[in-house]
Amino acid sequence: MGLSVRKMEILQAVVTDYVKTAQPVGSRTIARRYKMGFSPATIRNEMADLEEMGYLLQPHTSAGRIPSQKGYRYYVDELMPEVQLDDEEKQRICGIFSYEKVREIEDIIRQASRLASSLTNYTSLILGPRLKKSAFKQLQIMPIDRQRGLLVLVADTGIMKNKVINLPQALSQGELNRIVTYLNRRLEGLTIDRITARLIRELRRDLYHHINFLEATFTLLDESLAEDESRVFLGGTTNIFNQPEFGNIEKVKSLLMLFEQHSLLANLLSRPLTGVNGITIKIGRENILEEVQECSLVMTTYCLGKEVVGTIGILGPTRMEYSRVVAVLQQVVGQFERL
Amino acid sequence: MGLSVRKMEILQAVVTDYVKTAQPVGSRTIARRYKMGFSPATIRNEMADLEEMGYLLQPHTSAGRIPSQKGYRYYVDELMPEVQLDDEEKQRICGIFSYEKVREIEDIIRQASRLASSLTNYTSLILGPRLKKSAFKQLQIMPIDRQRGLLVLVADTGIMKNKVINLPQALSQGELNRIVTYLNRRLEGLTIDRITARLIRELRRDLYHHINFLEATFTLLDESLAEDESRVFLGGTTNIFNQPEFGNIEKVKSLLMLFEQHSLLANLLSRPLTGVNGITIKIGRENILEEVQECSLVMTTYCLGKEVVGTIGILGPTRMEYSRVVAVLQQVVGQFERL
DNA sequence: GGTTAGCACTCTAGAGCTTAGAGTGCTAAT
DNA sequence: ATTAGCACTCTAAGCTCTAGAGTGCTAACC
Repeated sequence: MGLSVRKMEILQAVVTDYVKTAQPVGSRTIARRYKMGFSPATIRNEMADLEEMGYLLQPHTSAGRIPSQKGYRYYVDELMPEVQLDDEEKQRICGIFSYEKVREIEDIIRQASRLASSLTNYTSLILGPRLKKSAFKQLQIMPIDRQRGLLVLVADTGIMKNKVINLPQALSQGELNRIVTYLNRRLEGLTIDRITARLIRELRRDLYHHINFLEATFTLLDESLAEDESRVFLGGTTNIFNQPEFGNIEKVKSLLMLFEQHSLLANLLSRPLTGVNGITIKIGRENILEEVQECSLVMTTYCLGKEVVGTIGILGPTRMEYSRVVAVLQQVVGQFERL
Repeated sequence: MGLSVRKMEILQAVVTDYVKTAQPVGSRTIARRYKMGFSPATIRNEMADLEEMGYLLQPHTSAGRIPSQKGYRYYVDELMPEVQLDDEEKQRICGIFSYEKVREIEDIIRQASRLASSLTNYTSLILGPRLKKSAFKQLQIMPIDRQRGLLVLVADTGIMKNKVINLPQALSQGELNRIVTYLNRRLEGLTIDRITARLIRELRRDLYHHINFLEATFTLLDESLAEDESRVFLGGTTNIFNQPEFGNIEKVKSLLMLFEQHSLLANLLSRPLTGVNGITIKIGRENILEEVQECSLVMTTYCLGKEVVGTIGILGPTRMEYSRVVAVLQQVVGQFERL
């Protein structure tokens, strides 16, 4: 399985060049552009080997080579250089996080998403932040008018949800306050995704007068949380379509339709992750969804407090600037988590 | 300027057929398919006249005719039949509004947008609801933790905004309550877009202790309102790309990029509207934005209470099923306003 | 042995040509 | 005023041809 040093150099050259030019790479190009000290003929032999081993592909007999999925995988695992962002880029990333302004997490995420896509020229996908994993901190109900109230839920990670709910007519302000106080005491510190099941069971006794109201409220919360699970922020959706591999309208359309189906995207991003540096790379058909089987997804999780609450990913063509994307992701997540 | 009845019939036939087939319409087709009782030759003569008058275009000498922008305009103003939606479609529209469930207006709008696009197979754009035109009803500040509070603003139209704000350390709960009570009394009934300017002036005296807090808060609200102005909900963005006029990738891209620029879209939708039945139709180059000059936009305003607070529009190719789109819009807005 | 020059071979993209088909405009007949 | 007939025009699609890029193989070279 080990490749000779020379084969590795050639594979690396092919990936580098193909990523840059989007054209199949010929032996002459490599000899000239990457001055390996061998003639094209030698390189041709090596390339023929690499093709046989499955690392390279030939679109047709008289074209140069392009990396296969296996080739990219090897590149990503073994050859990919570490890239440093330049100072200006680092500045831009720090910039959006350093504002001394109170903002909701969602806003920050939206901005991060936009930035990540503009720095890479690919499309960014951010999943979360998911409330489920956080611990309950505080709940309040604020009456809006006769029938409605605003329920606000705050988690220890700083995530905040609010939702309009129906207030039963019969409920007096005093009663409402008592319920809220009771709930706050009762729920403090619990993990959110445990609350509903447990609560409805236990609270049925204690608050049986208001059980209808409670059940309705928690059903609502539950729905809201479920929806929350598949909350995906997209940035730079058009970027990826500038890549030459999207010259075909059908591909554009199928990807666009995917972008509208957040639950599928969420699924794509919520696969268990275990990679070097916390970065996971899914290349081409390693992705489950058909629509992105000619794309690669570079992703990493992010934490708020100590809990992993979401994923941030960059989607580009398989012919992607992997090393740069990894650098951007690491920087963005690094800064984000310092909040 | 008056067209003979026969010319009108022919123009109508051309539009109808072209809308359906997306192919230039020939004289034979019209004679056969719309049995006008004249031979193709006669129709050819009339079509030549219509072309000279500017209602029709010929892509090239030996093709049939297609309607010009002027042709569509005449069709829309004079010839377009009134279309009834079938019962199932009406049901679908009523359906999303009739749920007896407390929902925020935004949710309803999101749904309406999705529905309108799926019923027409074009893209729907909804602007608003804009808070500005509504009257102030109630304001509350709910403390979240030491430094932050959630400011909730409710308008008489039922629109609700909330935003996290910084609370000054020095402010006690009691003081906060007093401020809120005072503000509520002071602002009741005022139109939202008048509040900020007036307030900061007048309140400076009354609440000079907390002026910093107030100014910060209102600046925030102001920003939030400005952002609100260009709040656009898109539905079925991919639909329009199924139209054959988007066979060209460049067009797809430029429209996609436009879809990401909500402020431009808001501008497109916020043109003053005065049309029959409240419906305004912008055809092709009648739209200001270059990106949609091969599209048509059918739109109408909607009210909450008595105030116009937003616009709903359907964007399709100029070759659009105008009459059907008008019917859908009327039905959707009609049902929406019954809330 | 590994490396390289040389050369015949293969394949694609693009240009140029050809043709069937659709539709026209005009003329002359009705 | 209407229509049949016909020559004419234009496009889209299929074909052929060619230049150019790149290969694989063989034989020579170090």
